[in-house]
Amino acid sequence: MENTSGSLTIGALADAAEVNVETIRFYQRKGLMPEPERPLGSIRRYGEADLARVRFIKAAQRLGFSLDEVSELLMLEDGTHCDEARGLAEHKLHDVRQKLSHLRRIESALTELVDRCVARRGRVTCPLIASLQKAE
Amino acid sequence: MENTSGSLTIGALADAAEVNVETIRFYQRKGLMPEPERPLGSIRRYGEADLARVRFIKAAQRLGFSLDEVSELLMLEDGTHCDEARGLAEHKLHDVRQKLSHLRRIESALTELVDRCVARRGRVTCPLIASLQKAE
DNA sequence: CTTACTTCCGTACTTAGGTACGGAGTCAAG
DNA sequence: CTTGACTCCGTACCTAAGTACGGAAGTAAG
Repeated sequence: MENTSGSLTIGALADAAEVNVETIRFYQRKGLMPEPERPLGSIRRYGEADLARVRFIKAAQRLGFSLDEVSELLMLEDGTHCDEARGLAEHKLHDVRQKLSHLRRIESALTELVDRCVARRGRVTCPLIASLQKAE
Repeated sequence: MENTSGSLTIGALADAAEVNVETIRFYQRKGLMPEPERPLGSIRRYGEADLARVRFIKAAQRLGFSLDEVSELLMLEDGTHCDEARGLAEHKLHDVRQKLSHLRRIESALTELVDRCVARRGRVTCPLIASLQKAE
């Protein structure tokens, strides 16, 4: 069924997945990817399943998951543990929303400071610098 | 005028600024803080100016500035270079807005996936996992 | 004056996600 | 059958912002 033992060298796999060869090897060391058997005195070959796995990892990273979290997602790869997967996603969503609110606070503080710098007319000290200097 | 040579030991300074002693030393190595002279055979003493400087650094960090950027801000400490300071803030604001839009895209993707997992009725495969598996 | 806490100083370690290096072995083309 | 590219493997390096460690020296309290 699964054509795991394909015809790709590690370089071809890396090219196909648009990652560095070293990245593949790094994922193997991390346990995110299996290392295919090495035929005696020869080099390893990779298949479609390996390519799919690298793409899975990269897709999960684009959603903000760390490699440790990707490991957990990979354990649910068969699709039959939707509740767990959803739990991970909800947790990540929570993280993302916290980061968003943190960044929004920074955005509004910076916006206000920039505005005050623009509006500064003849004032001696820069409002931005002054704001960093004032205690607490 | 400036009471630089105060009475604080590094530990007292760190406590007052609510940072670790090692953090002070780290800032000194980075050139963000001066190292006060060490009276022969004695320990260094710190003053209000040093405390103000640590607080400046921490305030700038809260606005999202990296330590390298804080160095630049510190060079404008006298408040007479408002345009440069504003430039740094505008640049940072741009960074922050990029991060925000990136996170908002992630938020909406995750929200949709979680919703699809919730709405999944009897479907065998988890929509989240399926989404990570589907090519590109 | 001793004891216990700090300071000093250099160096190494931490996290996350890789990237780079170097020597030895393998593979494919000419 | 040689040459050049690629693989293998372990290890070191990278960024950022610190944190930890350990021995020697200073300091404060009793």
